[in-house]
Amino acid sequence: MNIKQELPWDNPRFRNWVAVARACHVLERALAVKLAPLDLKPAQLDVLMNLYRHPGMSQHDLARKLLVGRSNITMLLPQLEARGLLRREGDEKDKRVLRLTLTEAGTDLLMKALKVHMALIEKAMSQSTPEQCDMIGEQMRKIYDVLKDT
Amino acid sequence: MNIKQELPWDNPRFRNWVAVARACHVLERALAVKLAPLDLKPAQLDVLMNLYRHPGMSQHDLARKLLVGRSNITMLLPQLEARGLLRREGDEKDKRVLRLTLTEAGTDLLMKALKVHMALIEKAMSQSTPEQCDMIGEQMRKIYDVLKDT
DNA sequence: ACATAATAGTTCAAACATGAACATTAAACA
DNA sequence: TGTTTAATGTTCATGTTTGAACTATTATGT
Repeated sequence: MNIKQELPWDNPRFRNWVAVARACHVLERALAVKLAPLDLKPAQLDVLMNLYRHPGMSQHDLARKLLVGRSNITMLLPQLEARGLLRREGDEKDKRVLRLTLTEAGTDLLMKALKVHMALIEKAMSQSTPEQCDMIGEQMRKIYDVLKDT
Repeated sequence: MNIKQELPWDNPRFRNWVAVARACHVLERALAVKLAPLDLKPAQLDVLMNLYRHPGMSQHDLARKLLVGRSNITMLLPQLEARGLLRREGDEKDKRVLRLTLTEAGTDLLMKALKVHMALIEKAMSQSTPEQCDMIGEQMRKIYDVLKDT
């Protein structure tokens, strides 16, 4: 019996997932390089994007959205707040939570960063047909749902 | 004119790529948890996997495969070497390079870790048909090729 | 041969992420 | 009400990642 027949690399699901992970990794690296002129890291862009879409969200909610720990957010925000990109204001009703909102400067920077991000994604995804692209997104959302509570 | 019409979130390519990134992130996190009992980090598993497939590769080649800096490899290997999982031997012809090979213990641990990794990937990818799965892999390899030199 | 370039790996300091322990506040419930 | 439990955010110690400067070795060009 040939042990190699049972190796993951012979399994299409494994090989194809490795390709997904590598594509993600390489796009993330490219994004970091392209964002450098804006003095912004990918993780910081994620923060700005989420605050734009969900103004007034708490740090706890932001941490869950970004799939990171709360302490990570605590370490991340002061830099952005000091640059005047966002505000942290105590909630009136619940004095534990801090409500987060983008400033105008934060929104402006986000728009510039999104142009960069969008250009990269276009470069990556424009090789697929719209149908392929949608199918990929659909499958990936399924994967997220299945694994999110793991 | 409505500025919102030009926002990335209205662009299918953007939304679908975000789904890819989130799926990657959540699987990576789940993998870290599942590998903990083996006292192995995802980055370390990547090392073992590459050495298994490319015995005798140099640290430089390994760094390029993993998309990380050379210094990262320098920091990563001593722990694994101390655990007896791999060997580093100087090349005869080129005294600058160190050739890396898995030990038997390293191969054994890799096989255990691959079971864990494979189970996660099965859980994720078994929701797609084989055709969808292959198409995803194909598109992702295209993305890697387009972005790898960015 | 000799000087210059490039390459492999290391070192080090700084940036970053992580999780446990903690303070403060709110909710549950007796 | 008063006590206990849970939630939010911070702090801190630990481990990881990164890039620049460095050493040693090989390649290139004159």
